[in-house]
Amino acid sequence: MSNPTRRLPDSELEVMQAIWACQSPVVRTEIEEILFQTHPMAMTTLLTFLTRLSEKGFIRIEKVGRSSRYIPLVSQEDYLSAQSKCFVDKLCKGSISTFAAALCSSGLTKEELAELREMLERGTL
Amino acid sequence: MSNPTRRLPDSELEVMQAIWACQSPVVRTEIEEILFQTHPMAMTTLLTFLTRLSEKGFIRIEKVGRSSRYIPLVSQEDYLSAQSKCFVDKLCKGSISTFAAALCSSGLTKEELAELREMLERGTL
DNA sequence: AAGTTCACTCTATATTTGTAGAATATAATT
DNA sequence: AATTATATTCTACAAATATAGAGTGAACTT
Repeated sequence: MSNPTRRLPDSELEVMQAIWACQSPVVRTEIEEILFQTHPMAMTTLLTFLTRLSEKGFIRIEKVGRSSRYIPLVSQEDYLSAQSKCFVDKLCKGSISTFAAALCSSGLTKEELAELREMLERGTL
Repeated sequence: MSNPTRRLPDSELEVMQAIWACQSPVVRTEIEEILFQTHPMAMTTLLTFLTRLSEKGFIRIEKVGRSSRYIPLVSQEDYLSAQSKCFVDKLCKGSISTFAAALCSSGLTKEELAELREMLERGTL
């Protein structure tokens, strides 16, 4: 249960991304500052998301006195790898050619696609 | 409103994929047969999803007497392209290197990654 | 024409997601 | 010690999602 494959809802993912962007452990205020840029929300809303993330096994909440520290239990790398696989499997029905075609007409620039190709080359050597 | 970027919930996507797998227009029974393999559901459940898909502008429902024909308004290609872009933008924060790294450790085989590279090459020429 | 079947629409419910105020507990201040 | 500030947890609620039974109307049978 709650393997990294599980897709997080948009808002929880944004919170998770803010956590990943920081040094672990993180305190609420740090997360708040990061989210303020892109997705401001009431403090209690953020705390709700943090609770849900911990229920789903994505983070651990460590309390220190009145305050809490938030520690990721799923790395961004693991999450993105799982989601990539899931994208190919579920959306593209496992078809690499379908996936490639989607990427080619996705609106990514030629440069970005070239970069992707090169990095795939390096990564698979 | 309801551009192809909008991500469909899992079940609606499965129905949409069944529709894409057929010649348009499709009748309910065809969709039912396809879904029976992977995700059996009550007939009324399927009909609910079809209604929701039409409300979201993904299909058009054309009635012929007692029965209906379902016509896709969003192509699989357009949907997948939009979702691919969305994946890179939202999940990878627009970073191609993050995306490439995710793919490399996604569990796709070396062969699949090589195939992807090659198809990207052809597709971008 | 009455009964049965078929296909769809309406209604309904549990769960998940997005959001945040109320309540509570603890720490700091006066 | 009483007051105030602070951080978290509880409670709440609307919207979306997954699911399907009840109701309705048209077509087919007999």
